[in-house]
Amino acid sequence: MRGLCFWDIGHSTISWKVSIGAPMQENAYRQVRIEKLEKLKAMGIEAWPAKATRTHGIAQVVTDFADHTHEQLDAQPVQLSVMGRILAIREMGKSVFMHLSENGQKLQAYFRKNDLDEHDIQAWEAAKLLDLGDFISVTGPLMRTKTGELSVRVQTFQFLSKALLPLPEKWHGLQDKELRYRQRYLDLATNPEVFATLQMRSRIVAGVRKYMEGQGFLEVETPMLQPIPGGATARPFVTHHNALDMPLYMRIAPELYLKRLIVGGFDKVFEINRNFRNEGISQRHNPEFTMMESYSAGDDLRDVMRLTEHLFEDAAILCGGVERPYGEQAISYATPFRRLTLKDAIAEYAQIERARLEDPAEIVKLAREIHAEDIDKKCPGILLGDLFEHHVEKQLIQPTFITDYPVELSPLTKNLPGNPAFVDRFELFVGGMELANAYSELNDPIVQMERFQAQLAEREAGNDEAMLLDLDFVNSLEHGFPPTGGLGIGIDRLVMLMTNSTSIRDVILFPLMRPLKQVEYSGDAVETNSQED
RNA sequence: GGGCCUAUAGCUCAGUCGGUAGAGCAGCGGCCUUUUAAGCCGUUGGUCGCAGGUUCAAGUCCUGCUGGGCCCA
Repeated sequence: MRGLCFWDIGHSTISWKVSIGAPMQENAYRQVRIEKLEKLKAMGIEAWPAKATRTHGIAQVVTDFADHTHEQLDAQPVQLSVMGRILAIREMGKSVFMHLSENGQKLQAYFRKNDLDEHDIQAWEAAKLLDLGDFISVTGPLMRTKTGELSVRVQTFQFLSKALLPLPEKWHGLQDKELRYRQRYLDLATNPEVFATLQMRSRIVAGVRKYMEGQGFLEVETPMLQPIPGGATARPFVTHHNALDMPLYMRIAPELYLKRLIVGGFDKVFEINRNFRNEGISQRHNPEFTMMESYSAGDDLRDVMRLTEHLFEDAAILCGGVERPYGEQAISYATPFRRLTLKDAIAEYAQIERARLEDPAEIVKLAREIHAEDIDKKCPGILLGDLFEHHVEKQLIQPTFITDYPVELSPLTKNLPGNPAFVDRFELFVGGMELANAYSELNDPIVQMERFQAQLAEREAGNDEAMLLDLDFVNSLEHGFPPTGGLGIGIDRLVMLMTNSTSIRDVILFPLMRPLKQVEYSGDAVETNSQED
C-alpha cells in the first residue's frame, strides 16, 4: 500500500477531534465530491491539470481596473483569464456569481448559461459541479455589475483542482484555535486577517533585511547545528550526527560564529534565522524563533542604539506609520527612544529609593519582598535582574532602552569603563516585552576566559543553562577582535507588535503543537505507529 | 509546575432544574439569467473528546485521562 497515514478515529484511548482535514475519513462531503469527480471524468474534463490558463493575477486586476467604469469596460472590452479558489457561490437560476480568491485578494466571476453555451455546450453542466474550495481559472471580459462590482463575465473556465473536502464556514471562518494552528492552510484560506498578518510578517522580514543592507551590513549564514551550543544562556535541543557519530546541538544563538567573522575581517555582518531553545511554550515563546543578529566592527553600544531605534521606526512606517496600535495602547516608534539604566528603571517603576539599590543587603531585602527564588544562592546583580523583571518589564509599553546591566547577567559583554560589576549592554522593551538585546562586545580574550570559567562554576553548581566553554571562540579572540557593537532582535515579537498580535503563535506560520497520535494505513490492517507510553 | 476555562453535526454555536440532541452556514433536491452572509420551499447529517462512576434516567453531576486556551510563578 502507499503508506498513507490518517488520523485514528477508532482507537479507544485516543482523543480525537474530528477534523475537516482528515483524509480518508468516512465523510459524506467527500463522497459527494468523488461522485462529481466521476461526472467530470465522464465529460472528459481533467480535474487536476498541470497548468492554469492565466493572463492576470487577481491583485493586478483589482488594482489596474479599480477606476474603470461600466461604460469604459463596455466601450473597450478587456479580455483576461484569472485563477483563484472559489470562496463563495451565489446561485441564481441560470446564472451564478462566485468569488475567486488569490493571494488574499478577491475578484467576482459571473457565470451566465447563455454566455457559456456560446463557447462550449457542456460547460454549464460542468459549472454545476463547482464547489467551494475548488481552484479554477475563468476567461472572459471584465465588467461591472449593477451594484458596481468588478467581475469577469465568464465565457470559458477551467478546473484547476477539485477540492474533495469542504472549507470551514464562510462567515466566521475557522475559529477553533487548535484547528487553526494544526491546519493553518484552512486558517489562511478562510480568515483574511490571518492571511494579512502572516503576509505582513514576510514583508517586515524583507524590510529588516533591506534596512540592514542599506546600513552596509552583509547577510551571512552560520551553523545551526553546533557541537558546542553557545552565545546565550538556554537549554539546547540535542541531536546526533550518524556518520561522525557525535552529538550535535540546534543552535541557541549564532553569536559566537558571527563574532568569528569579525575576527576574520568582515566589518558588518547580520543573520536572520531561527534559534532553538528547549524551553516552555507561551504567548511570547515558541521553541524555534527567529532572530536578526548583527555585529559591526568599530561601533559601541550608542551606535547600536541608533541602528536599533531606526530599524524599529522603519518597520513601523512600513506597516503604516510611526504610531502603531497594540492592544489598548498606541505605541510610538518615533526616534529617539527613551534610555534608562536598569537601577533607575527599578527605582522609578517600583517606587524604591534609588540609594537602596546600591546596597547589597537592601537588594536582598527587596528580593524577599517579591518572593524571588533561591535568594541565598544569587549575587546582588542577578537579584537586580529579578527585581527588574518583577516590577518594571511589563510596564515598559513605549520603546525603552534599559542599560547598565550587572556583569553576572552578561558573560559576553564589555564592562562599563572603570566598573567591573556592570557591563555596557542594553535591552529594548516595547509593549511589556523584551524585543532586542545588544552589547558592546567583550573583546578582551583574557577577561572572556575568566567569564567562561565563572559560567563553568555556575554549571558545576547545577545551573544547566550556564554557558559552555568554547575554546576555539576564545582562541579566535586572541587573534584580535576589534571593538564591536552586537545586536539581536526578536523578529517574531517585532511582528507581534507591528501586526497587533497578542500571541507569538499568531505570527508563526506553523507553531509547534503536540502531535495527535497517528496510525499507519496499510491495506486492511490498521496499526498504531505511535510510541506506547 | 499551580489555578481557571474549554471539547456537542463538515464549520460557527445553543442546549434551562438530570427526562426523546437543536439552530445558522455548508451539503443534497427543487424555484430563480446582475447576486453580495443573495432569497424562497423541502431535506440529509450526531461515538455530545476518551474511560469509568452516581442515577430509574447523564450532553448536563462526580473522578481520571487526552488535546487546546487563558492566568500565575
